[in-house]
Amino acid sequence: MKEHSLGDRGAVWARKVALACGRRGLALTPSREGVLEILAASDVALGAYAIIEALSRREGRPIAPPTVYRALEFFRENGFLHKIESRNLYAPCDHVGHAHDVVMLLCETCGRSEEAQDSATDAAIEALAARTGFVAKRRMLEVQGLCRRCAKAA
Amino acid sequence: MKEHSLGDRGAVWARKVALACGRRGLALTPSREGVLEILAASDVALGAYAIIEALSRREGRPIAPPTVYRALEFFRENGFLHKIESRNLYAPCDHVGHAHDVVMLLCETCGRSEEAQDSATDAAIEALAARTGFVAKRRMLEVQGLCRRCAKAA
DNA sequence: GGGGGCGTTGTTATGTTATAACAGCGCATC
DNA sequence: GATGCGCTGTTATAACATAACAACGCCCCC
Repeated sequence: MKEHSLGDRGAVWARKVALACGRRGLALTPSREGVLEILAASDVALGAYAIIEALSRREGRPIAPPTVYRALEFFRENGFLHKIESRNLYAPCDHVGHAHDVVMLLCETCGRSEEAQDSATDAAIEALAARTGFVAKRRMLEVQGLCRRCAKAA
Repeated sequence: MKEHSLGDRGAVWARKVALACGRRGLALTPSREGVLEILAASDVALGAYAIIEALSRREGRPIAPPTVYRALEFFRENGFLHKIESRNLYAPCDHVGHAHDVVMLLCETCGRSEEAQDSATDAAIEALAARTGFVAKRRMLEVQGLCRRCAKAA
């Protein structure tokens, strides 16, 4: 069995994003790339200001918030990045370019987030909305608990 | 058919909360009651600073943020209030005292929020978590879209 | 009645997250 | 060579939330 280091996941993501940008004619500019690589290098979701600090170190000069927020907005708009609303953190989207809603599983012990998709959940929410006459457009579903590994350890 | 004004819902909520506090021996102090009534009087979810301003007007003196945040925390701890994480707003909990997780339906046109409970959704999320070995504790599910009324109007 | 603990409040200050507004640049196009 | 467009830089500020500490009232118990 090949072992994947934690870093791999991020590196794979960064490559996918770069490819998707190329394919779609989106400008992966230097500031955007900086943010991309910082996110890719982290094994946990990051706050905007953590990214700002990391980018400032990387560039050797202070980077102002709007620069990073713009990059984050760009990635989110294009389906490359999730915002974890309940914690104000930003996490790579594992399913780059598929814009559908996901389930974020947040481990309260190790701080890692996992992304899942589940048609049964989608269907249940859809049905609920339909039943009440609500027209659902987007949704945020974040589950807090213990990831498999931390649950075992406890 | 009796017509319920929008205000009724809030008034009912406030009464339920007061009763529940009585039953459980929780102190519904003046600052808490102030926050309660401000929330009850609004037909949309409010931000913390909107509440701070309203309370300051009501009291005729400036109220500092911690006062209001403490009251909000108190209501949330006891299952009386929801925080809408994706918008930083606070909304009365329609099912006072039942601590279970709900679905928040957020209308992007009129700004109103509705609360729903759905065992099928609960089950789907539970099943998903179980399948991935994740131990779910709490969850946040917010759906953005159009409420029945605004959907009709559009 | 004195003393201690507890929950609540007031106050000051600060931390954290996010955006508005405007100027300028590079590049493509006409 | 003007115009438009997307991106960046910069300054300032808005919006959201908490830390830390002092003081008060209350209950309980000795």
